Amino acid sequence: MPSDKKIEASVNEAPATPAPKAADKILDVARDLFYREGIRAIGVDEIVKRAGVTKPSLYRSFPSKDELAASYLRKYDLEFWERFDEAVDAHPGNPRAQIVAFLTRVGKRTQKPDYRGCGMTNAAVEYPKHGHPARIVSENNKQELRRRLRAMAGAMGATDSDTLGDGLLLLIEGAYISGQLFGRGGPAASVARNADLLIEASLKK
Amino acid sequence: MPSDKKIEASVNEAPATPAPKAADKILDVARDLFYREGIRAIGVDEIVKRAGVTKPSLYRSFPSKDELAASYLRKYDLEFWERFDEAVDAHPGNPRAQIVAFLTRVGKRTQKPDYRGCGMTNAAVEYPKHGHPARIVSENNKQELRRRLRAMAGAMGATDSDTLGDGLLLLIEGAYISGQLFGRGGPAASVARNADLLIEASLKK
DNA sequence: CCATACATACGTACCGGTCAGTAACATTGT
DNA sequence: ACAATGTTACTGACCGGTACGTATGTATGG
Repeated sequence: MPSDKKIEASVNEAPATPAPKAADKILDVARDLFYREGIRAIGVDEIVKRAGVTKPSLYRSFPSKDELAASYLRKYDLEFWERFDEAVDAHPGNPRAQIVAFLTRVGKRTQKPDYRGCGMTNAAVEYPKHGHPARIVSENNKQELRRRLRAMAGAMGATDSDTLGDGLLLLIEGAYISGQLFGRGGPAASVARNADLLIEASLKK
Repeated sequence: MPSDKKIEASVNEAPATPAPKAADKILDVARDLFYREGIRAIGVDEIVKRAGVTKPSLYRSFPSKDELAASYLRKYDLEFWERFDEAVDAHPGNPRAQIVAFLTRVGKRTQKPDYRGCGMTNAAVEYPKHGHPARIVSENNKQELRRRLRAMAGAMGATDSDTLGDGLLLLIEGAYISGQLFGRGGPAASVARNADLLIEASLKK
């Protein structure tokens, strides 16, 4: 039955789509370079060179560099929630332990020598204008994170769960940024401990 | 013998503006554009066009675009410490009130519609490589801020003053970033309250 | 009193390189 | 055959940066 519709070679959606090989290599290289150096700092020529492909191949799989950046962030988004849910699953029914576990890992990652912060956050800084494809992905990720943190703060029994959730978000974003600003020995190393203090101070007595 | 040639206000020993100096106009425009759009996003042509000067004028006053960016940040640095010291001077001998006052103002600023975060932080994100002129200014500013926050945490009588100082820094950086990510109604609005909670939880009992 | 000379400040026009993106065609594997 | 990829060459815009000529004020010397 030839009734199957022609599927656009879009890597952006539909995880079931059998993506061409070149597109994968491009996205892998883009992920690495965009994260380490920044999106604006990396040109498409650099990407295709390192991926061992050619420019037309890039533009067959991605409509533009901006969309490639958005695809990079969508991939980043998936991996982020994987890490987040790992911490959550490690402490079922204990949101406080979930948060502390997640932040302990974040704090450790920020101490690695080539730590470059959160790809989402960095992209939003690079593209301050609303509506940019990359920024949209970033904003959605952060809004979802805020939603979940507030919900977890509520589950902890905080006096003001929205304030605590937002406070945790501030600490997390601060850790991302401070991690890349100060490097080893920076303030980000204390994020889990500070979060625990803030939680303690926010619980109903 | 009246010369009909119009002579521009020959007396420029005026109290406020001594000269329509090209370098000043350039730095003013650069400051505005770099902060709002990002450094990498703005070309030197755009700067000189908006400043009403020409490119050679820029390069007579600044050796390179990177150095112009560094100059912008040095100016930013001065204004930052002005704001910081305003909060400090408003509450002599009371570091906790100083911090809360400063963060109250930061929280308010983050709610303004065109808020774009901290120019220092943004520049460090845009230039992750160590040694970049702009990044050096940014790193120095942040290290000094950390030093002062830790000192203030000590003056408050915190159990672990370094941890509290770093926690405050995390909240501040988180507010900068969240301010530009979420806009009005974002988590940054609660930075002062969260800082106060964290301080309360960190004091010797 | 005027002319020359110099320093300062600015503009015109241009450089080579890189940017994102594309057209037309050849090659490969199934 | 067909679809994915590679090859080559190109575009127009923009990038940071510069060589070089021009205006103007001032100080000096005749």
